[in-house]
Amino acid sequence: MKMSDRKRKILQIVVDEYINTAVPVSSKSIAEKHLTKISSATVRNELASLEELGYLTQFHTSGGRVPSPQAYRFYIEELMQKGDLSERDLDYIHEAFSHKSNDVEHLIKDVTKVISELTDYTSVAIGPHADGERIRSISLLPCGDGRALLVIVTGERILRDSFIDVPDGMPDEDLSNASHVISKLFEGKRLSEAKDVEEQVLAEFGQYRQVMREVIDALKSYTRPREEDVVLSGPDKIFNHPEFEDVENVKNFLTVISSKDKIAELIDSGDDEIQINVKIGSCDDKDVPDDCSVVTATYSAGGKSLGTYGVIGPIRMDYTKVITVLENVGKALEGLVNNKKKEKDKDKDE
Amino acid sequence: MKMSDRKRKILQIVVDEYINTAVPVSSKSIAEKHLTKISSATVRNELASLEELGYLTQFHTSGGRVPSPQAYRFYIEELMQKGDLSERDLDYIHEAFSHKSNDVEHLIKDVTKVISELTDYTSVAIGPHADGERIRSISLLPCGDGRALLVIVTGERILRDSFIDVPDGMPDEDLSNASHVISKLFEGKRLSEAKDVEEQVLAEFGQYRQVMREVIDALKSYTRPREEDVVLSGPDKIFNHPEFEDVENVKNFLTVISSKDKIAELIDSGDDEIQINVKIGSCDDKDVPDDCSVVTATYSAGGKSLGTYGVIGPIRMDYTKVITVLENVGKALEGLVNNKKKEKDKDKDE
DNA sequence: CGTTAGCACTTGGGTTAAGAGAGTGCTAAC
DNA sequence: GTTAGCACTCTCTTAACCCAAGTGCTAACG
Repeated sequence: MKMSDRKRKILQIVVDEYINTAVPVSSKSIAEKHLTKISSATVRNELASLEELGYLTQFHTSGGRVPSPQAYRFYIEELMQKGDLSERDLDYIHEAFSHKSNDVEHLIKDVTKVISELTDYTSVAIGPHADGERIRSISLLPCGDGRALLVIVTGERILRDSFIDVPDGMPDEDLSNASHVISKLFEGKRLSEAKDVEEQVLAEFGQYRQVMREVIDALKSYTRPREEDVVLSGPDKIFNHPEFEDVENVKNFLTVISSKDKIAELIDSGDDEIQINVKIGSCDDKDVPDDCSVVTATYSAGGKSLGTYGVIGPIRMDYTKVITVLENVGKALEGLVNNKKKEKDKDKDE
Repeated sequence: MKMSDRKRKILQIVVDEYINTAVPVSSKSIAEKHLTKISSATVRNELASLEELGYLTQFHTSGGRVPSPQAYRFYIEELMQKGDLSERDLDYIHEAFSHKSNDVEHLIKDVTKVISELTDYTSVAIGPHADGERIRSISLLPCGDGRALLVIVTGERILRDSFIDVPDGMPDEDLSNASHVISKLFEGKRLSEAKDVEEQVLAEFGQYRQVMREVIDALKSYTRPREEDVVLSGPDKIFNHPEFEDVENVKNFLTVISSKDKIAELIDSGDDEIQINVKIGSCDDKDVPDDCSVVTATYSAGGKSLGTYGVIGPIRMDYTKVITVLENVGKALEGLVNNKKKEKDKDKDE
């Protein structure tokens, strides 16, 4: 069934109004504040019809109407009027990203902080899988006590494993040799390709096979997302929203938020095609806390994934603001990466 | 004024009972359940007297009595009857510490997890300052793009800085040389001694003075506590305690807990002499959230500090259990460190 | 003089009733 | 199709009330 323009308009008003005030919207307020041409009775008829269509619900017979998850979805897809960010907000984003950030870990933290501050919701993020990054540098550093440290640097970050045990008798020179051989073998390769040379490596190191086994296991472990890559910012922002005056809601929220594993599940989009992903309430995804929504954006620049960032907050979320912020942050991030690339290219030209 | 034995006994009963039930304690329940020899009227007289002494307060005239912070303090110092941990709890501790943990960072996380699970309160910790640790290995790894990575390994952990910029023209061999010189200069020294050789280093590296400046700055930065060393475990445990059915309390709690800086202030004991430190309510320390207590223990073994660990929870905390757990964890930790040391010594003998 | 029984007093919590306010659904008229 | 009018429903607030719990005080007891 095609919805009439007036129905669309009224639905938009209800959603806008409820997002702003957190108070159920009445036919009277709509007729008085927004649609002065028609009477509240007419609005009432439309509201009843919208309710029948599944877009609105009432808590009580006489309590005004509230948008359903379906309404929010429709609102996001068709009704929402995207505005631009204020000058202040834009400045804030650019200032936050202007520093010379060295590695992704710091960048992710900064990005979530920005998102959380600008939207006033709790922000969550999961960094890009290191999987496809190329190894710039890989070394085994002797540390005494029969231990060596494996350090791997890719273009974007520093990966570091726990210590690796080396055999008691292995002299530092052998370790150093091993380190050089590893360098030769792996540098320039992607992390995901580590397993391809596994056989070759194990063959070359007959004597210190055990050490190599550990190195390869470490390399493999980086293809899984790591706990360190899950970031949370501004968990206390929820108290700025009235739905969290109910302890039960706070509890659900905090229980999910306090486990990095659960956060990771939450924002693991599962569908790589869409750039912005909205999960409304636990009906969209059982991992989402009751009465909460999760909006995420997956960024990439120059063909490389930059991770997934988003906010978690009440279903009655200011989707317009959130999506606008996420889009602008994405642009700024893209700009940042492209600039870096340009610098790099310039360096090469010289 | 010396308190009579009976007053002490009654105070102990009140505190025990209130900690267990979270319900204000009445004279009748004391006379019936614990002191069947005397009447509730007598107990009432004693309670009134204890109230006058500042140990008890009443919310309402007819609501039973509740211990004051002063009462908890007295309880901890004189009344509390330390018990042993159950076999199960002891097993849990030893099992958690039995794995071969490589560096302090993992250890700290494990310890807070154990404390939080056994006490049922949120656990916080701050790792030892790296300050006094000796440098085992220090290297500059070239990573391309005019960057090098400074990696420092001490006996207990891996310290890693952001990338360090190297001049455009500096060839990898020079960097490698620089790395060797740095090794010679710093290995075996304490981090805190880095500044002592500052002049010497800068003199030796006339050409690459800038790089050295960055290295030394990095070394100096490790003498400050780092955000990574502040650990939180089980923040959602608070919901297991009835005082946090009030959103306001949850809010105060979460606001403090969500900032690593604030946590660090909270458990920074300030007084190194005492091993176990109890801060009851915001009257003891303005950083403590309202109606909360913080109990911390500073561990050390073999002359080395192992950091400060503790719990944060309602004032009505099970201090006996908490302190028992903290003591036992301390012992287990000490055992762990000593075993490692023995192993090391054994290795040397061979 | 400490202890105790008895009793009046205070207070919070729970229940009930009434009334106001807000909003709707429906009907009949335009 | 729109609208005015009105009865109906439901929540929220207030007030009155009683009950249960616990205390403080007094007077009597050993």
